Amino acid sequence: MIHKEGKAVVIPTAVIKRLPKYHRHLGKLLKKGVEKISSREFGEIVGVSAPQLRQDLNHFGNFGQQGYGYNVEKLYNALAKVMGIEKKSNMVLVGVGNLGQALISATDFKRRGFNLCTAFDINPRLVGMTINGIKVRDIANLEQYIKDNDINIGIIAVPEETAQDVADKLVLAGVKGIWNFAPVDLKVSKEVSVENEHLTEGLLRLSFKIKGEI
Amino acid sequence: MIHKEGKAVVIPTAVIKRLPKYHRHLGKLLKKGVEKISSREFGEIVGVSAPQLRQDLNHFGNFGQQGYGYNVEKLYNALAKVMGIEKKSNMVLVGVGNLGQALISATDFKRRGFNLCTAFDINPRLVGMTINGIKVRDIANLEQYIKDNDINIGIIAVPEETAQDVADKLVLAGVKGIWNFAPVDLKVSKEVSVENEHLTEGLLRLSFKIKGEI
DNA sequence: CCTATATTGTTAAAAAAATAACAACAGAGG
DNA sequence: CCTCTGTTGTTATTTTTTTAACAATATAGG
Ligand SMILES: NC(=O)c1ccc[n+]([C@@H]2O[C@H](COP(=O)([O-])OP(=O)(O)OC[C@H]3O[C@@H](n4cnc5c(N)ncnc54)[C@H](O)[C@@H]3O)[C@@H](O)[C@H]2O)c1
Ligand SMILES: NC(=O)c1ccc[n+]([C@@H]2O[C@H](COP(=O)([O-])OP(=O)(O)OC[C@H]3O[C@@H](n4cnc5c(N)ncnc54)[C@H](O)[C@@H]3O)[C@@H](O)[C@H]2O)c1
Repeated sequence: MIHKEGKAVVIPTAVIKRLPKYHRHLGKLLKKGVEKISSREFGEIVGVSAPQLRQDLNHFGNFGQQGYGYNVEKLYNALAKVMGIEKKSNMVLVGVGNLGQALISATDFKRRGFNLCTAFDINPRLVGMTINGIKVRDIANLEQYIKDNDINIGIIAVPEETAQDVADKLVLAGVKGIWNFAPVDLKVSKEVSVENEHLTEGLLRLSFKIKGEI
Repeated sequence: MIHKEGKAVVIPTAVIKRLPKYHRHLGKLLKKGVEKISSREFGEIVGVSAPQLRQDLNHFGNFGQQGYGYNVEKLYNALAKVMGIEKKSNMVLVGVGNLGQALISATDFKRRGFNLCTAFDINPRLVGMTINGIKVRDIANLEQYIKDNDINIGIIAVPEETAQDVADKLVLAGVKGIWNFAPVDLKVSKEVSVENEHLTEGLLRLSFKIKGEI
């Protein structure tokens, strides 16, 4: 729960969805050496109106200064803190198939404090391999590993048929969040957060925009 | 533009975002042999209230029947038509790296009428290879291929630095939609639709839900 | 054929989100 | 030190989205 001036406030989900985008663009500005930016300029960059941007940010604190704007570095760090990035996350991947191997090789996550510790699969031909420095272990060892290594995020990249089963195992072992790539709506206890990447849905939305009509 | 009773109506974006999920669950019900379903039951399955479900569907037509509910197969086909799935899409992939290769191997898309025709890369070691039946061509041939083969969707799976450049090429060649996996907000002419899969943003949202506070 | 039941399509109300307006204030320049 | 400019934080307004309510109607059972 988030608090502001002592009171608990609920952050609108619409706001939460935009934060990562703000953070990403601030990172790019920082790299370019931009020191300060106004809500109008920044809003234009991220594709959001200036008032909305200010309102969004003010849910978490007053990061700007009248007549000046926002200090890019300060805002970048503030948002990182808001999203909890400065507290490192330990992750495990389950399912080392086509997608799982791509995720193992992705560089973006590590830069932002997400640490992929190991991967699990059920296929004996994969178990024991090391891919891009990540060891593949037998799914049977999942629970013990999660408990021993302070893992709080599990990534699901298994076929849809086994996704719920894997999710159950992850929850039982004690992860706090699941990043799910299987085209399934997982049922988990409500203390665990799930973020779905239903890629095919994105493609269908694109199709609708291009060709949809009655 | 969508028309209903002769009048042009704008479909709320919130509705559009939910359609693919409805379609996916209808597919599963159909497979299970379920013949009819009420808005209450179906709403429970997809995680949406019954009135909202009815209102969503009624943007496109009256698919239900009082006292009976919705015929699953009929609704499934109607939604497919609404989203333009029955008109097949030809796609090309640009960027045959870790993620690109995973996408080539994905089976979900084909089943829904999305036909990946070929892939392009700039790396001469990849050009000429065939992966899962998909031939990898030189990026120099992109424009000609798209024009010759009635391609309407381009998938971008190249590094962020070259993504805008690839997008420009795709637009110039005449695609109608871009499915973008690079962590960049592409600038394209407004006749072209873009659907972003900014995976890292999903991970950050998960982090926020788990650890975010002030 | 008539009645009771189930469930829709549609209109109305409430809630959430986005946009607009503006007073407050920091900093620059005279 | 004062005034003008730029830009924030915040409150008010509008728009969009969600939820609720209910009349209309198809089906099933007697
Ligand atoms: N490949 C893509 O680009 C893509 C795109 C969209 C969605 N997806 C989804 O991602 C998931 C994975 O796709 P993929 O193409 O990598 O599939 P895949 O078949 O290549 O890989 C699945 C892996 O999961 C392992 N596995 C299966 N059951 C398991 C279990 N109970 N415990 C541990 N490991 C198990 C398999 O051994 C295999 O290595 C699927 O649900 C798919 O629908 C993939
Ligand atoms: N790997 C993942 O799981 C993952 C996750 C999230 C986001 N992404 C994003 O997806 C994109 C691709 O990631 P990846 O891991 O596959 O990278 P990668 O480096 O493995 O592959 C990129 C491919 O693009 C090709 N390429 C580069 N410039 C090109 C050009 N101008 N024209 C044609 N081809 C070109 C390269 O030769 C290479 O084969 C990146 O933008 C990355 O940020 C990847």
